[in-house]
Formats: sequence, structure tokens, C-alpha cells
Amino acid sequence: MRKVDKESPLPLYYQLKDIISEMIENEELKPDDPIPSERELCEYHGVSRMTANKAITSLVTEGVLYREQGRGTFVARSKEKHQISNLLGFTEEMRRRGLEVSTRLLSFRKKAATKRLQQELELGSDQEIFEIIRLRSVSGEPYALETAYIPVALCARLTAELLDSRSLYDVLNREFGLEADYAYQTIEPVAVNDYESEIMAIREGALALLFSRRTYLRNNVPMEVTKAIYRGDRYKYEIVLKRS
Amino acid sequence: MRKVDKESPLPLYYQLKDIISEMIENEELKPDDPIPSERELCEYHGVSRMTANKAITSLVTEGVLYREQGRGTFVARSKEKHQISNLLGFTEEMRRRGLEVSTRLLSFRKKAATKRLQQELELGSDQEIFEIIRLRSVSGEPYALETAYIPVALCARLTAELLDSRSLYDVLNREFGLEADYAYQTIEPVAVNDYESEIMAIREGALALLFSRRTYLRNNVPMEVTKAIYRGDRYKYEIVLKRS
DNA sequence: GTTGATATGTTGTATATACCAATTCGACTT
DNA sequence: AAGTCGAATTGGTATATACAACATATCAAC
Repeated sequence: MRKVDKESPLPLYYQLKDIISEMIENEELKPDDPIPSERELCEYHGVSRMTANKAITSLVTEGVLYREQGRGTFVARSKEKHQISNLLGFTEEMRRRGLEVSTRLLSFRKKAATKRLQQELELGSDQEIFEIIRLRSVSGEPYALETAYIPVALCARLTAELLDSRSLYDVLNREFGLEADYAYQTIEPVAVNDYESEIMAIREGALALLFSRRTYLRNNVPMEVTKAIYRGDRYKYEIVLKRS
Repeated sequence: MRKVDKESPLPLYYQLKDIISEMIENEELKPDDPIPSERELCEYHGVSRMTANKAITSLVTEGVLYREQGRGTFVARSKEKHQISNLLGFTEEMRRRGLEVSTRLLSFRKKAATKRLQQELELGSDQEIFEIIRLRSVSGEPYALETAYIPVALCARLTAELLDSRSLYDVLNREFGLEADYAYQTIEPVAVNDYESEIMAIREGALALLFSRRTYLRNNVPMEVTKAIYRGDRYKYEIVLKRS
């Protein structure tokens, strides 16, 4: 094990954190292995126990280690698996799972916002929105019907051509510098209606999930409102819940 | 300002955290207000500076406060809007919204785990599980039907009486020291079946959401598997998505 | 063999103290 | 009026120590 450098300007507890993290990355310490006890660490490195304690506490709050009183401190199982970035568009989400996705643009038009959309997007009564309706498919099979509403003010130069081959999030990000920061989403069970069943080639009244999402930019400006119908027989929504 | 209670079994730093959090919630301290300096806090409460420091450090890592060296420690701008604690049991979640909730225990028994549950809970073939079926109501109206499976090994002393008046998470936490750390959850649309429709007093075939959840402890040991049916006409699942 | 006390090791919390580093602000100088 | 210096205040880090709470192994007594 490397030792801390007392001459370094870096805090001792910080160096100790690095040393332990490094040993885990090098697999000198594997998941569920006990790390040296606090007393061993402070004797070995010539620091006080509080300093070792601080380094370990920090790694515990980061989820790298876990403690059990009276037993010791152990390496947590890799968290990578549990980290699902859940602010991805549909395309990115599916690609992640290694599936071939395609999107067909069904409708693209500029229109006045309804009262409800005005509220949700925090718009004045004279501001227009884009309405973008797209059909999502995986391996050629329809999967979801998505309608997005975006204030024209945010991306006036948006055209149907831009959306033709690329994902909405990608276009908004690269062409207009719009980056989603957070979103509110609700999920409800619904039965698909006439139009939806025809488009998605499923029977009318079949089960589906309705996702209603409001996405915001970093400065808390609403970026888009999306209503999406996902086929219940193909799609299962997965999320990871974490303790505060 | 309330003072810490030296006779309390709760750690001093923990009490101090609560006191500061409380003052923020009561708006005695508003965003960007400075909180008392560490030295003031330790004199006022009669604790050492390290203890005050520990309380503050903890709140800083939680994002409640932020520090500026040489200037002081300040209340962070409210994250509340974006912070949905999504690892709450049903009871806590509804109470947060100010609704009156009740739970009726329909069934409580010890049984052998199915193959599938053995896998999900990482159990050996001889290990038993508790099956807990509960009906959730809001204002006396049935709302959700929840079936939880928990390894007997984790809470052998669990009884129906314990669950009678308290929430499952509360009992597991306080009586057995089991604290949920993270969970995987899937959501699907379903039509309620015969049994479910009768219990929940809705029409057979009505729309509902099926939540399947696998909850883990901090050491990545599976704690419970839950299948819950939520009435679609009453329940809308809300989540907040954040950028990585 | 089982039980129970004891010793030892672990983390959890807390104190008292010390010095360092960044900021603020007033007093003083120019 | 502007700049400079230094004292005071704030958080940042570190030490040495102590006792509590919990877990586990060991060994003696039954």
C-alpha cells in the first residue's frame, strides 16, 4: 500500500481516500473485502484515527464502502450497475440496451399553445409551439407514439428535416444548445384509442402506459412537454430508486 | 433556537443536524442566509467544535448547506421542488402529500419461496419468506393492493401484530435495523383480475399499474420483493428525472 | 456438548486543542 | 481618496484521547 505524503499540500484524509479508491480500482480490494481497520490505517500511515475516520466516512457517503459496527469496513459492490441515467430520450435508452431503434416523423407543425400548454411551458398567450408527433419502433415493430411540444422561441430554426434522421434530444442539444437538466414525469395506465391502435398496429383498448413529461433546462426554464403512449405488451418501465 | 439534549440517546451531532434542518424548514433561516458559525454553535450548545463541524459537514454533503471558507456557512437554495424522495413506502409517500392513509393486513404467513423469488432474493432453496398482503386506502377508499416478500432470515421475529398499526418500512427499520438503500422497480399497465377487483371495490378489468420492486440494503443484500397493484383511476405515479 | 463470562477487536461518538487558509473590516498610512 | 497592513472571524485540517456500542473468538464451568 502506498503511504500518504506528509509534505504534500493535499490534505491527509484526501490522500488516504485516493489510496483506498486506487486499491479498489486495482482490485487489490474486491467487493465485500474488509479494508484495514481504522486503527491499522492510522498506525501504518502515521496519522490520527480521526483522519482515517474522515477519509473512510467520505468514501462511505460516496457509496464506495460500507461499515458495520463491531465488524469492520467493507468494499461496496460496484455501483455502476445501479446507476441508470434516467434522463435519456427514448432512442438513447433503447440503444443502451443494444436494440435497433427507428423513428418515423408523423407530423411536424407550428401552432398556438393551448391554455394548459401555456401554463406548463410558462408561455405568454401569443407564443407559438412546435408540435412533433413521432412513431417509435424497435426492429420495425411500433412501440410508442410520442407527441412533443416545444416553445418556438427556444429553437425557431427547427425543421422537419433536422428531425428526420436524428433523435429530438440530440438535435435540441447540438443545434440549439438546449440541454435537459431535470424533468417531472407522471405515469398512468391507459387503453389505447382508435387512432393510436391503428398507428401502432395493436388492438383498440389494449393496455398502454401514458407518460407525461415536463423537461426543464438548467435555469429552470421549461424546455418541452411530452405525452407518450407506450405499448404495455412490449414496454416495461424500469427505474432505480435511491435513498436520499 | 432549541438546544441539544445531552441526556438523549441520539448523538449530539445528529440532534444538531435536526435543529438546523428544522430552522430551515420553519424559515427562520432562508436560502443564502448564514447559519451561526461553528464556534457560535458549539458555545451555544455546549459541544465541541468538531461535533458542530460534523453536523454541518453532513448537511453540506446532503446539499442543505454550502460553505465558504473565511465567510461562513449558508443555507442552500431550496432543492425541495426537485427532490422527491422516491424510496419511501406508500404510507410515507402519501402522508407527505397530507393525505390520511390506512392499511389493512389481509394476510401474513410464512412460506417457502418460489424459484423466482429465490433468485430475486438471492436465497438458498431451504430458506423461507414472509408473505405480507396488505390493502392500502386513502380516506377509507381502497387504493392499492400490495404483496411483499421478505426473507425470514432478515427478521425472524416479525409478527402480524407488529404490522397491524405501523408501516412495513417503519417496522423493518426500527425493529430489525433494516434500512432500504436502493431499489429496482418496473411499472406495467395491467387490468385488475377477479380477486383484485373485489378487494379493491372496482370493476373487473379496470386499469391499474403493476409495480414490481426489489429493494436492497446498503450491503447489496436483497431486503424485499414487492408486487403492488395501484388503481389507475386514483393513482398517478410521479417521478423526477435528473441529469446524471 | 452447551452455556456463559471474558477478552479483544471493530466502528461510533465526543472532547479539547492547535494551527492553517481565506475573508472581512477597521485603522492607519500615504 | 486610495492603498496597506494587521487583527478578528470564519471554515479546513489534524492530533491525541476517551468511552460506548457491537461482534466475535476463547476458554472455563457446568
